[in-house]
Amino acid sequence: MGKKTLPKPTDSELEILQILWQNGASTVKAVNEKLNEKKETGYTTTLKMLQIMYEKNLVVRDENERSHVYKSAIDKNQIQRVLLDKLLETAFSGSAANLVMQVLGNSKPSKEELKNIKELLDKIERERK
Amino acid sequence: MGKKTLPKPTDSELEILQILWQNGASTVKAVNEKLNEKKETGYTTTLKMLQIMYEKNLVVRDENERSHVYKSAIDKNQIQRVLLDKLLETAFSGSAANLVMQVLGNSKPSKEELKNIKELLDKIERERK
DNA sequence: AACTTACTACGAAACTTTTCGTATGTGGGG
DNA sequence: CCCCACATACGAAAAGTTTCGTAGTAAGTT
Repeated sequence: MGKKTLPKPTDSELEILQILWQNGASTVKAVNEKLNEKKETGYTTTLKMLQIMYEKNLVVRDENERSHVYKSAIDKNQIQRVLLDKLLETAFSGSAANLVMQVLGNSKPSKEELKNIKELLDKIERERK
Repeated sequence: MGKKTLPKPTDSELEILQILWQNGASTVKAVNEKLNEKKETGYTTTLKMLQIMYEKNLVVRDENERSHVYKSAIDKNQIQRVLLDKLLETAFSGSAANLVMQVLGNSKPSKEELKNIKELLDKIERERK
């Protein structure tokens, strides 16, 4: 209650959130540099994106220094969940099992990862009873 | 070769593809009605979407009857894969295991589904050797 | 103090996606 | 034959997203 539903971030926003999650609080400059490792992006473009995200409360910022420092305002897991639920709904008709099988089929999970997944499955089964 | 990379469908397009996958070939009217079960949508809006999708080769249509009949031109699995890969990349830093665990954690897979997933895991392990 | 550099803020252009009004065509039923 | 119900086509408005030019401001440098 009173909890605002978090908006699905756009693709660009997500790229930036990704950087913030990975690198922690960052200046515009730092974000822009990271962004440029993947694709050329003007400095003011990055700045603008961060400002927009700030207005949407996707990020918070510290204005104490001359160069503002931004960091993600939302949990990586929360967003993952929002996006995953949406994909599940829109592309998999809600069937989590289908989705899981597609991922496992396409990707090459490591031995370690397989083990973790199995453990989780066991845990779910145990809790089910 | 000569194979066009499939474009990522937009959200609206995906909603419509969903309907076509579920119901098979459909008239605009039928699609529109389904769409309206979820959210109010004008008839011409749906028509336009289908026309756009037709131009993008996301759907094919049979014009023999007065009411054209549309059906998806692409495989559900293909699209699922495109979207999943993208999500994996943009929101999960490529970690399939993380993604899987999120899904399994959030959703309530049935006993049957769990079994299927386990079998798939076993199969992957066996093939790994 | 004037000059340079490194920022932020703002606004608008360029694109993309979504929605819908209007025009137009066609095949019966009266 | 004429109208009406029901389609499609088209174009453009509306809404959302992304990019960037320009202006302004504050902090050091000479």
